[in-house]
Amino acid sequence: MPPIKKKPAHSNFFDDVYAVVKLIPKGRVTSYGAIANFLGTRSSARMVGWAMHGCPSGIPAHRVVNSAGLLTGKHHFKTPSAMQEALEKEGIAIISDKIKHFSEIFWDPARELV
DNA sequence: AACGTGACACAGC
DNA sequence: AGCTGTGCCACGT
Repeated sequence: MPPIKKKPAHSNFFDDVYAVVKLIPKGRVTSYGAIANFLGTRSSARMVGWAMHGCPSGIPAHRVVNSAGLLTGKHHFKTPSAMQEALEKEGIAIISDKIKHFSEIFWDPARELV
């Protein structure tokens, strides 16, 4: 059998993060804190960002921004502009790395995903 | 084994 | 109304 990469139990947290991010509807965005809150680790919003650090393919990490709607993680993409480009492609307006109408397109997993 | 770092968030000034 | 400081948890060196 193929070498299954063993993941420590606490890595389950990362997996949950990826699952939630994958569930983000197109044209919507969420914040690290919202995901952390949904997972019950509101205090560990940083961990969410760390989880995205190893974001596997298929994870729309560009839909995840900080609570201010700022594209803080754009520097971690292939190109600094990749994040903004992807968001604009989904119909999200961005000005100065900041999402416009953030509160309107904000997608809270704890509220809408139930 | 310990210290420093990091894609955040909130309270205080 | 914007900036600074602190808390938080996991990972790398």
